[in-house]
Amino acid sequence: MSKSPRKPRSKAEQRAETLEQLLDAAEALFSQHGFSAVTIKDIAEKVGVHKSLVHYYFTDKQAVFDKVMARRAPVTSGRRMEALDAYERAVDGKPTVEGALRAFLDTDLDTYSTGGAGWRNFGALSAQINNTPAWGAEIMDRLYDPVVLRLIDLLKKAMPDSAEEDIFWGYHFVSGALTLTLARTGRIDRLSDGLCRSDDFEAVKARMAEFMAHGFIGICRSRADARAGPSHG
Amino acid sequence: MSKSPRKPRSKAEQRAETLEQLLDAAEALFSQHGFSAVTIKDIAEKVGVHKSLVHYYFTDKQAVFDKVMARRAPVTSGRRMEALDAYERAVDGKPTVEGALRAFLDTDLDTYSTGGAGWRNFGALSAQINNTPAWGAEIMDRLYDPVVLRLIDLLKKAMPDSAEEDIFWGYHFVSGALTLTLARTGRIDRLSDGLCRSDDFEAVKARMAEFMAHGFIGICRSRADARAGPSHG
DNA sequence: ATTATCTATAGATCTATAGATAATGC
DNA sequence: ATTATCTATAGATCTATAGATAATGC
Repeated sequence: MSKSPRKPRSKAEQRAETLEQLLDAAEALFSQHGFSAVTIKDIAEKVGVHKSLVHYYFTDKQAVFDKVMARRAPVTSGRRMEALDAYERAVDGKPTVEGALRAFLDTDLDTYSTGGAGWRNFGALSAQINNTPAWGAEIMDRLYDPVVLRLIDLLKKAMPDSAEEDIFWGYHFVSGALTLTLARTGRIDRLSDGLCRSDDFEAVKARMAEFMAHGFIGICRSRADARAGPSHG
Repeated sequence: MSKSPRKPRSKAEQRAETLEQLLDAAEALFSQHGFSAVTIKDIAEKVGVHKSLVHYYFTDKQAVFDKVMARRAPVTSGRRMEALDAYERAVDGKPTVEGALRAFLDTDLDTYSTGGAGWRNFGALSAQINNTPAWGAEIMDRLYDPVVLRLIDLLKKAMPDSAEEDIFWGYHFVSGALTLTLARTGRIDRLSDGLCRSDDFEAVKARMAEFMAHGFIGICRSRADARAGPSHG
């Protein structure tokens, strides 16, 4: 008699379930094809409801997109913020570059690695947004500025002699590398003939913070030397 | 009497000029809004011709996109390939990590830095493509595999003791950082409160190859040590 | 009695094509 | 005589809304 395995009992439950299914579907479709390529009909059909139901829950497609972002961004931001706070307490206010990067990067890679398909889709979507000049940067600003500035604060403490620009540019490199990781395009798989897999977040975690820490320390030292004059080399 | 400053004389010239204007317009629009958000009408109107003229020169929107990519990708690929070849000859087959990265990265940053608006738009478009799982990676494979594998070949020569996976993952980080640079989103500008500007390719050039070289050498050494056994540390 | 979902449809937009007009080419 | 450009339009698709139906809530 009951078609679905378990019919939601209360209306509140039904509402919440449909909303989440619509957001999951939108997240998956946006992450694969980009915002503009996805229609409201696509989203509704993926869930198996009529397209007008999307308009019942959301005013328009932009509102769906905003909710998709608002659902997970605070979670990853919050976790990283906590990890950075905990790290600074643990080292008694004396962070290292690699330690700060680990708190920031490894925490995030864990979230995306163990969070299931929804988180992986959200990661791929974030990668596209972060590389879209028209509106991407503003969204990233709004969602992630506090946690990024918190990381940069720790990096400054770890490298007190370095120039601020060098730290910001180093973060820019870190951000780009993390972004491409979250995109999981499969390119590294084919380039390396299967040796590396772009969905292997553990492999990235095993290398990224250390790689970037060497980069930060390398350029900050060499550029500090350059500022001090070549005779000191 | 003559509305336009200079009417193209021959039909061949007229054809070439309109084609290039359409590709320029498409490149700019795609780079700002993404493939799907741009209509054929948008492209035509930006040039000031009727939308059906786009169908006269191209079969469909996909064909316009393919031509946009085909116009510049071989140029950057070729320049970098030549730079890598010249570098290897200059160092007599004994490359350094930073040297190889400079030939690859600095050559490319020069292209985008001095190439004008068209190249900058193409760079921003490439950034979006490289972060689009659905179809981005295949395009990058087709357009850039040879030059990337050439770089990786030099990196292997520069770090003969390192594991292949470490080099591929290192390249993945480099690629992500370069990609976000080409996107020119303005995010680093706001994060750093104007200290850095995301369109300052010279600032990136001054730091990137060195930063990444330290990263490569750092992880390849520490991971080689780990493979040799902790007692050798 | 309220809320979730669907039906029907208007209006806008987009792609693509057929055919007309205006320009260059011999 | 050929090629570049425009006009007109068919057909598809997409968003958004009004109103009907079916389910839960007291």
